[in-house]
Amino acid sequence: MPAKASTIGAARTAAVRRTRDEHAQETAQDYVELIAEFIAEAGEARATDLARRLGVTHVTVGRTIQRLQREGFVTAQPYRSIFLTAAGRRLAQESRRRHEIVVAFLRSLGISEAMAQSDAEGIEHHVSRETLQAFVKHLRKKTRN
Amino acid sequence: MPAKASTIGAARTAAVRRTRDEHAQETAQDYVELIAEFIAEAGEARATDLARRLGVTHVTVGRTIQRLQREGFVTAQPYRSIFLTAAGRRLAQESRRRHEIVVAFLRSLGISEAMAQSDAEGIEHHVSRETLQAFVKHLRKKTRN
DNA sequence: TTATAAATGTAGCAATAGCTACAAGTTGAT
DNA sequence: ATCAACTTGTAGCTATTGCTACATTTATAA
Repeated sequence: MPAKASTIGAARTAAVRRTRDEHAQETAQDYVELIAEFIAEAGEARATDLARRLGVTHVTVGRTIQRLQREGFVTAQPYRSIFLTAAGRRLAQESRRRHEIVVAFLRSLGISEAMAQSDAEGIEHHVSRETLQAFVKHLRKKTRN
Repeated sequence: MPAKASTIGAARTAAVRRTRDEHAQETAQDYVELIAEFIAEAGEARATDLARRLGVTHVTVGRTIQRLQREGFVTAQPYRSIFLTAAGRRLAQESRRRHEIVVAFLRSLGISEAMAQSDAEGIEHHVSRETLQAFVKHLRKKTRN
């Protein structure tokens, strides 16, 4: 098989081309999801708490919040806590749903809760609609029995 | 519920802290895997082919190859094609095995080949040993029937 | 009220990963 | 041998995401 270049790793191209934007989008999802959790459970989302949770400095959080604000997912004022916009809440909800499906799916394979949570963090951003749907179907089948 | 910060998203911390190194590692895996494919199928791995396949310019490839060389995964000389070191071959093989398991697993859920390949590209880098093991077990069960 | 601690902001550095534009080397055909 | 096409290298720009160090604001306690 002489192997035309065009036959090698074709499916990979598109995925990697988008690397940068994708990564920014992943970050956005992680942030809004976490902000939503903080607001729901603690009443407010503060930069320091996000930083502690994400394992980065408050500086990194501050800059990311600026970007999210620029992109319309959050609102923020100096020295005040962070709020989600309607778009931010929507994104947070989608992300959360996706996250929960992935976790439940991994749990259904016998993965421990902690590992499922940890793996889901990485995986959830790379699951297509089709695959997520397959996860749901698999879960339904399991539940039915 | 006053919601201690410490109870929110704890599993996420470690995963995100490593973001940068992780991403570099993912890139390394993608590159060595692709280089191995080119060498196996076309006899040599040239920067231009990698660039075309990855959807980036040759400049980006050139710099990444420098890094991989620095990290001991490849050898390269000016205007020559790229070779894997022993470490590079090892990494490529591991990555390929992991990739194939993820693809087979997704296929077993009824995902189309193309989508399985595409999703696997993103997912394979975020699957823990435990989860990969669960995938294998699931595949064995399916096969057995 | 005032001093101190905690939180947030700002300045500026590094590495990675993109890009365009241009320079230089390699290869193949005539 | 030379010219043209292709490939690779270099320079220099942007953006993201880390960091430390230091400044400022807010909140709390004495």
